[in-house]
Amino acid sequence: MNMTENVLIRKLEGYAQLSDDDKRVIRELCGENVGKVAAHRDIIRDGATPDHIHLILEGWAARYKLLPDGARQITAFLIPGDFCDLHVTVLAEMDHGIVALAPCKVAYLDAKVLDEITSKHSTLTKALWWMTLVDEAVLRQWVVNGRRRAIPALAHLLCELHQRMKSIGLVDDRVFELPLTQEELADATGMSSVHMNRTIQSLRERGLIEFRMKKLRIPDVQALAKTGGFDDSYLHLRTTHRPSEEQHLQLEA
Amino acid sequence: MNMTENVLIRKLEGYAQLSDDDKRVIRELCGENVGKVAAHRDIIRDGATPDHIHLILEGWAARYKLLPDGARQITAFLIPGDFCDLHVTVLAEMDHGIVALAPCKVAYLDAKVLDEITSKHSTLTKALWWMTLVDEAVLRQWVVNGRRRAIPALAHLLCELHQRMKSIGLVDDRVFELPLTQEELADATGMSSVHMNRTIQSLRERGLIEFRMKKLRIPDVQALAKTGGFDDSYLHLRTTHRPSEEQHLQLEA
DNA sequence: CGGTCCATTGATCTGCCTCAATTAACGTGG
DNA sequence: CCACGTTAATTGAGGCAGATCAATGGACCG
Repeated sequence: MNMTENVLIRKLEGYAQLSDDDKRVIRELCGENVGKVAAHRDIIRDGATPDHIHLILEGWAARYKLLPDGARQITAFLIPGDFCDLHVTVLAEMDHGIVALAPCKVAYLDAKVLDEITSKHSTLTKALWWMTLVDEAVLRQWVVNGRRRAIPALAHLLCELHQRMKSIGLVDDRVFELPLTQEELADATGMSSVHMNRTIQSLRERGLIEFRMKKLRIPDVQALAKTGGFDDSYLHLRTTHRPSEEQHLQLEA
Repeated sequence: MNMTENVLIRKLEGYAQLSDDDKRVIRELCGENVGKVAAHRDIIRDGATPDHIHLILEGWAARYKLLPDGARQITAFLIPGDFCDLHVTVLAEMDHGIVALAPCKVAYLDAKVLDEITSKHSTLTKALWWMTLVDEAVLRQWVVNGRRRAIPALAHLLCELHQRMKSIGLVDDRVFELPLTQEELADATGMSSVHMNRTIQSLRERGLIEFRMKKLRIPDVQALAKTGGFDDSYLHLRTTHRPSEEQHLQLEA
């Protein structure tokens, strides 16, 4: 995988074969207006009506909702290549907030350009739709995951993050950046930070993960997947269903 | 609300102002190929690659996933006007199953027609996208709901179903058909059927719901919403943000 | 060197699960 | 119209995963 290439292109190529023209459109789009957001700052507030589309280029962010009692539920982790609000032209208000968990580089895209894409670039349009549908599939999996016991639930979440980071080329020899606190992981899985701590320790003791210095190492992905009952088919990656092509891509990388 | 009108049109009008041409397209689409599915039968199996799009015209269905231990997690309830698999042209395989919970009338739509719509009917395209995004917003809310205590979680779910049924004109004087067993409600909220029973009883005793003969009556919607911490803005209905228009629609009904 | 954030550990408490019956509702055939 | 089988609703009792409360230890930092 060409790591100097735009991360959104890397991501979309996990699904579609993009033409040079498609790639050019994306590169232009992402380069125009880029900003930085510090960790723990809101990228978009709940109830806001953003006037442009936010795309994460670097860093980690999270969708979240606040419960009446003040607790925070994270409903998605956003990594490079993920859109915050692809839907601005359709839905008026944000029904949740988005916060940077680590320092983020964010591209601000003109919403009008989206209309142009959907009318002129059918492959790209389909690829964007694919992203939305995968986000939905991930969410469905999170609903399921919320009902599992702490250990398989965490194992599953980490497998998902590993696979998604891998699909954009950010996993190096089973290690990837995971700049999340245990409390943030707890807010995502719906458990207390105390129990998240004990759950992490449990996975550590079993030799399934190594997690320190904001880096996660998964010595045996298969083993962790088994513990979490993880099957990546819901992520609908090309590589999921075409092992031969996956090897091909790995040779290129 | 014109109750003889196609249910999908009724639903989409909760979001967009459809032209007569838009409506004609939908009516033609829904009338061509219609079938029936008995309760407890799969409409689409997990892993299937449906060759046409399924639209619920009547009845109740559910998206579900099976956990490794055999438990069933319902991730969405489908009511008339809901699509089962609008995404067939983008995602190859179903990553979950869809089962009829009550006898269903289902329209089978030609997937090719969708491409035609997206290229020729921009309002309709946007409306379909809106549906997808609302489905996603509902899913996000389910993730949140999964972390709440049983009573507010159930109250919230019932408020959601009430609002969605109302938006397609299927609520009559605070009563609507809810042909679900307590076990099915339990599979949706992730609790045991035993505890679902006790939770229902609790809401009954508080006078918040009346539930028998497959009909649910909510004497005081506000009160139930308060118990569930329910705010319908995540459903992104036109009426949510335009109370004056809502009155207008009610007068028409 | 004190302050802040995060990870860790211990002890207690509880909402919900599980197991186990019983009762009610419903459909079906005799 | 009733006997019976099946499915759904209800009730009771006991157990546990994970919440909550409360501290301590460690890392980083101005």
